[in-house]
Amino acid sequence: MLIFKNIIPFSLEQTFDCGQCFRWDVQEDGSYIGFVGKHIAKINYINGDIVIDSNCEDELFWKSYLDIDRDYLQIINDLSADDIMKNAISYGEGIRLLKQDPWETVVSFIISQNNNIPRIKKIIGLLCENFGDKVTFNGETYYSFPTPEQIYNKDLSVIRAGFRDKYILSAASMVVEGIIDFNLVYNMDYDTALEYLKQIKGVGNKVADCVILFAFQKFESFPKDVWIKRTMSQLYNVAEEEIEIFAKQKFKGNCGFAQQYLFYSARQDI
DNA sequence: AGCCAGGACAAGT
DNA sequence: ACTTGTCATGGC
Repeated sequence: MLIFKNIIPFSLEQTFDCGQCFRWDVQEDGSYIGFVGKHIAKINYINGDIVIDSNCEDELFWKSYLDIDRDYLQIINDLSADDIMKNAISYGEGIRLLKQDPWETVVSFIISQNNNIPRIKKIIGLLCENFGDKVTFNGETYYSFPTPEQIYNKDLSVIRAGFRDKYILSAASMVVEGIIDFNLVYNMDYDTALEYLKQIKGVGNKVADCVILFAFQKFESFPKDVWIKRTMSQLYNVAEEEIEIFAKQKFKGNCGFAQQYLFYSARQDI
């Protein structure tokens, strides 16, 4: 059992259900169970303390994944200079940007294209059940996210991903064959990382931006999906082509955080 | 029933 | 370099 004490602001729901990840499921007691690589955990948040029951007791691993050491009060304070953003943040001030696994993030956001969040979760669940490892945790059975090797040259029709199958398989083969090495991306600047990731079939600007933000923590990324395009138009009266420049100018190094607050608040009325 | 979904790609201007 | 049709599937 790991405990991170007095982590504020923080919200399990806002962090795990804000659309950055798809493998955490809420339990009846309000805790969340999910996978990170081969590590499964049940995470609770009680009186400001994050409590982790996991098959991985590596404190640094979870601290890194949950972005524990970052000063979110400072980020929120900086972004709140803008009243519109301040209001958006009020819906999801407990969001943390998870440091996710690059491979899982690439595949997850390939699946996300032209798709809705409930079905994205369903497809990823099928992917794990059919190709991942079976893991027993607290007497229950779960399935880890498959490695590139585990889906290499496989028939993916069971996961019902439609036209995305070929993209996922292409990504797997590029990783297995060493054409793509995610470890190199950590040290790339944003532009280089963007072009590098877009070598993968099915990865365009938006998916690459999500991977750059959610796996590689390059916070100048500002993924532009249909929700962001809508809300930027409504809240800031900014046209689609101007979002990039506008965001960089207004949110500076905190673009990624700003994007998540906007995305989360925009989706609250559905 | 029909529109839409955390888009990308390729063919056509 | 920009615009448009197409791609599977199913949630709502």
